[in-house]
This record gives sequence, structure tokens and C-alpha cells, in this order.
Amino acid sequence: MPSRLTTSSYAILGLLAIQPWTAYELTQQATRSLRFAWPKSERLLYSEPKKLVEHGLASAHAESVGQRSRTVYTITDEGRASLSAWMTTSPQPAALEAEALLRLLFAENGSTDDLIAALSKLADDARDLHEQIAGINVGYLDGDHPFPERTHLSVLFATFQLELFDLIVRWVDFAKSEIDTWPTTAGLGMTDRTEAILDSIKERRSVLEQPPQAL
Amino acid sequence: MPSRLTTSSYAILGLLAIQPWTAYELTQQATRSLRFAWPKSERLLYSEPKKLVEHGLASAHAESVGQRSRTVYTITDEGRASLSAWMTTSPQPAALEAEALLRLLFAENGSTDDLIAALSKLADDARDLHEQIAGINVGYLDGDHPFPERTHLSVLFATFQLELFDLIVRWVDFAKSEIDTWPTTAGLGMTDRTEAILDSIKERRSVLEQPPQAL
DNA sequence: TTTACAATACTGCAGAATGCAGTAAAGTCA
DNA sequence: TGACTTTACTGCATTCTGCAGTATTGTAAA
Repeated sequence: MPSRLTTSSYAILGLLAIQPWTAYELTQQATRSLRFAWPKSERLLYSEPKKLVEHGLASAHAESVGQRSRTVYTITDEGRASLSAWMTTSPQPAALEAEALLRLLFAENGSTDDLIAALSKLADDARDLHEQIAGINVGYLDGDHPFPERTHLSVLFATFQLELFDLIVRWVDFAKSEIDTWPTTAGLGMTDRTEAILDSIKERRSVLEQPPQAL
Repeated sequence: MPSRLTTSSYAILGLLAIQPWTAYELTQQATRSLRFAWPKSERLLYSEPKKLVEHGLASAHAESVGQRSRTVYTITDEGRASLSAWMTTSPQPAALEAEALLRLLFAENGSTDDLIAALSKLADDARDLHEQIAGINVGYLDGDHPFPERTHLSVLFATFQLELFDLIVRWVDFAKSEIDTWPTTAGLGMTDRTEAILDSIKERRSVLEQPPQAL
């Protein structure tokens, strides 16, 4: 019996609903957009389409490029039906994996410089991705979208990524300005600034939007 | 030979650096804070401490509560050294897993109601967590922190989570107002509003902070 | 006070996912 | 024509997850 369908299976099925792809093309497509909502290993992207075929949700046919043959996967009617059904179900909770934030939680085991370096890496990554995504999307104004009829979806999707990466950059700036006032990473406890932050949490004010002297 | 140390191993080691815990207590602790930076299954949290012992980074000793004996794990000097060394390394890139956003990418395979429902779930989860975290943190003002000397770290950590959950709630509001103007999920392509969004991306303006009529 | 039910405190196992090494053809530039 | 990159995968060991199962401890109603 074939192994069960996971969210990753539906992620691939969603791509196949756009057009037929080879497994290699799926990996390329996944790095362009999928990974921002459902980051999975390349290895998995090669195995999932086979599973979809086993379940009858996709069909495979061989094409040849010179000596080499490659498999093109196409969604079936059953696949479209299964995808539609999945769309009506409730999504699992979101999860953020951020090793840099783990370094903050355990910062007392390293220097303030270690912590600053970890957070800088987080911000640099976010800045890069912001740049990339903004560039790609601005290109859509010139009609650069590979699937023009899907522009409304990918642009709305991109707004989330851009806001998220912008938040990360701004938060890291804030966190750095906080850490710069720390003589050490360990044992500070409730500082005046920590108390000020807690006050803004209590008043439901954002810590990012107030002038630095307010803290 | 013992299996290799992963980021998850250091996450557990970081908890042991605070104080000795039993595996069960580690799972509790992980749901309170760790999961927001490094979400892992309960099952793994039971296995990791054993691996740390194999590596000599923690020691295990049995305590008994009535008939039942439980294992308390304590960090070793070698464990502290290993943790400090890890703190100086560069963190892996962050990753966000959000099934609700996947539904947006593939929205054309479902109804606008399906999409609204998925995004509402995302926002509801975020609102709940915001509530919980804000509550816990405000309690620190009354001295409720279990490790008072770590307050500066957990509060700064919490600011990120609060900003993130707040962003999610605000973005979902924005996304819903956008989707409400869609007659259908499929084939809209470059709408006037999509173009307006792309203009703000080009001008590096946030789509969340401008009045709705601007779009 | 017994009894049912929840919370505590785990382990085993099947299956899902990852990382990495390996393979080989096609393209490309010098 | 030779070296190097890109394309296009597969196999395998290891890691991680979900779930079912077990057994003790605590607790509140009958």
C-alpha cells in the first residue's frame, strides 16, 4: 500500500495544478515560492510526485532530451478533486524555526558579541530575501510573471513575506540597541529597560514604533 | 558510537544550563518557551537528554517519587564548554512553516471562503498566543518569573513573538479585505489593487500601514 | 471509601523527512 | 578537446514525528 498523503504531498499537488512539471522543475519552483510557506528538502520533492502517482492523483510520462529521459508529472481529475477537498480542511498551526532566537534564549552561555553576531545573521538573511522578493514582484509590473493569471495570489503572498522580513530587520535593530546596554549576557534580570518594555506590553504598545528615549 | 549532536541537542543543553530537569519537566519547559524558536516533538525531548549523557555533556541520576523512579539530568562541565562553543557558531537560516499560507498560494483550487477560513485560523492562533505571552510577561512585573535573573532574556525574546503574532493578525486583516474584493479565487491576475500593492512594494511602503482607500 | 478519571511520566515502533554522497548526461567556455 | 558547471536524479543512513501503549500518582464525585 502507498504511504499516506502529507501536507507536503498537497504542496506538490498544488504546483501540479498549475501545470505539468518534471521533478527537477518542481525543486526549482519550490525554491522560488513554496519554501516561504512550506520549506522542505530537495530530496522530498523528488519522492513526493511518485507517491502522488501511486495514489492516482498524478500521472507520469517519460519525455526524452537527447540520451536522457525525464519524467513529466501531470495532475489527474482525481488529483484536482483531492486538492479541492484538502482546501476545505483546517490548516495546522504555523511554526517558526529560528536558531538565532534560540541563541537569545540561551545567551547567558555566550558573550554579547556572540549574540549580536547571531542576530545580525538573522537580519542579514531577512534583508537578502526582502531584496530578492521585492525585486521579483516589482518585475510583475512589467509583465514578468510566469503565470499572469496567478499574479493576484503571488503578490498577496509576497506581501506577507515582505512584512515578515521587514519586521525581522526592525526587531533585530531594536534588540541590538537593547543588548548594547548590557554589560554582560548573564544575570541582569529585571533592568529598567526590561521594565519599560514590559510596560509597553501591558499597554499593548509595539516596542518597535516608539522613540528609543522612551525606553 | 553515539549519534551526532543536532541543534535540538543544544536546545536541550541550553535548558539544562539553567538547572537540572527530568525529561518530563523538559517537555513542559519546551512548550513554554522553546517551541517559539525551535518547535520539536515531545518524543524528541525525551530522547535528546539520553544522547547528551552518551556524549558526556549531561549526567543522569535517578530520584524516586513513591513507587516510581524518574531520571534527573544535570549539565556537566564538558556540557557547558560545548554549549559555549556552540554559541560562537553561526546559526542556520530561519524557516517558517505555515500551512495557511500554502492555502493562499494554491487558493485557485478552493473557494474564497476556504481561503478566508484558513487565514482566520492563522490569525486566531496568533491572537491566542499573543494573549498568552503578553499575560505571562506582564506577570513578570509582579515578580512571577521562575528564574528572575533571566528576565532580561525572556522579555526580549517575547518582544519578537509579540511583534510576530501582531503582524500576523494585522496582515490577515489586510489579506481578508483584499480577498473580499475578489469575485473568485482563480484567474484574476493583475487587478487594480494588485497593481497598487506592487506600487507600494516598489516605493518600499508597508501595505499594512496605509489607509485602505489608498489601495 | 472505592472508584472513576485526569495528570504524570515515560517507551517502542512504524513511517516520514533529511543530508549527503554518488552517478551520469548535457551545456559552455577557453 | 578538455575542464567545469548545470541539469537531473537515486540510494542509504540517520534523524524526527506521531501514535499507541503502559503504569503510577493525584483528585473529586458517588
